Amino acid sequence: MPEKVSVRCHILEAAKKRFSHFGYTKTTMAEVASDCSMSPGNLYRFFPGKLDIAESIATEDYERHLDHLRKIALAPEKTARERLHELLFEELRRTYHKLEKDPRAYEMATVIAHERPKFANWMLANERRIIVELLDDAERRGEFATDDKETTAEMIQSATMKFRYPQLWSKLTLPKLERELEGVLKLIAEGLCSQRREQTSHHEAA
Amino acid sequence: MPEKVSVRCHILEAAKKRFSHFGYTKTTMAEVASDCSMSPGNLYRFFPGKLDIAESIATEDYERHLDHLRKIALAPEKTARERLHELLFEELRRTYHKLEKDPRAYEMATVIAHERPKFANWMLANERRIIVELLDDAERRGEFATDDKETTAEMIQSATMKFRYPQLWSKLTLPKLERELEGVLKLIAEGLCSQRREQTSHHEAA
DNA sequence: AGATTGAACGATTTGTTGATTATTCAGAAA
DNA sequence: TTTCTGAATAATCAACAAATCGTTCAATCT
Repeated sequence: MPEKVSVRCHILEAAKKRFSHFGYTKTTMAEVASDCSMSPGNLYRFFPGKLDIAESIATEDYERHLDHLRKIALAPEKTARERLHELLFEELRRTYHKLEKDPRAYEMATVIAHERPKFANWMLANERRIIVELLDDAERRGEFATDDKETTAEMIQSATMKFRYPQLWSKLTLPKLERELEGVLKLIAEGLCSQRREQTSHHEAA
Repeated sequence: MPEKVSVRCHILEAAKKRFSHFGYTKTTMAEVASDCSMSPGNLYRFFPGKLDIAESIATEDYERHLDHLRKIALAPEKTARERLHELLFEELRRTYHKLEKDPRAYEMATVIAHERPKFANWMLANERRIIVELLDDAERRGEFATDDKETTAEMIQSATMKFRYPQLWSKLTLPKLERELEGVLKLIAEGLCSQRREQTSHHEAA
């Protein structure tokens, strides 16, 4: 039945409209069903529940974002450090703007984060994979030197946790957050130990 | 009137007992007053309100902890890196155990953090001062090389935010958190850039 | 005078009720 | 048969009432 996939999409579209206009909690399954000219009960043949509809919408949106991140991480003409910089900044800016400008997105994000803790882990794992690729490439170019890339990527994520859910943590403004991320990134890249310190303004492309 | 200070202490002690037995929200000003054999109204000659009593208790407790941290940060026979390590680990362990084992402490922490956002900032600033001292000392020894120590300290705090309020962020166990903090610390200390990498394994925490 | 009280006030919390809503499933429609 | 429906169910939410509690202050005590 190739119909199923298109019906699924139809439901997703209807729900997306409702969620973004009225919010997740304020839209009822009955409304979504009626938008699709079907009974509430029928929705459950396509999704296990309301939350799963929201999760599907979020997943779809997030995967577009992931593609974007991958492009940034693999931009060939830039240094690894520049790409790591852009990667983390892009992520900060995206979530900041998304959650700042519309309360609907914020509501959906908190609901999913709360009821589906695995979803956040899945996102982290995806981004980690990108960071690992970036580190691999950086090693090939001789820019970074790390033994265990998987672990290093995990630690980069730990250290930048504050910037991944900016408004859950602090009421800092975007410029302040950017300044801090800039500093943390510098710390990560150069380290504290007094080793030969090279000119740290940007490198030439190899 | 030298009585005032002792009465203040008396109130603080009574409140501390109540708070730790029954929790902040479940103890009433009337109860605290009666424990001190005075009327509820009289409490307000010593404290502006209930929250200020809680804040005073927290401050007292925290200042003991600060002294402890200062001792760690200035232990003369250890390297700066070892001391930074111990400093951050001590903080992680303290808050983890405090909030883990008793829900009363957790309640007080969240109430104060929520109603008195400046308090958290004050704590951060205090710890930052210690880190700055540590960095100063490290530079004197030639261990670390940082231009702006105030900013560097701020960035160290940013990067280790996840470990400062462990259970607000994640449901990770203490060992997992310790492993991560270990990794982040290594990242901060050594950096990503491929510079001369010295043997770092001889510094293990004692 | 200054120190203390406790009744009174308003805000917050708690308990209760009724309505909404997600989800199910026996049966109707295809 | 498979696909869908919509009334039934149980859980959650909203609204309102009652009670509780933090805080104030006019009156009382020392």
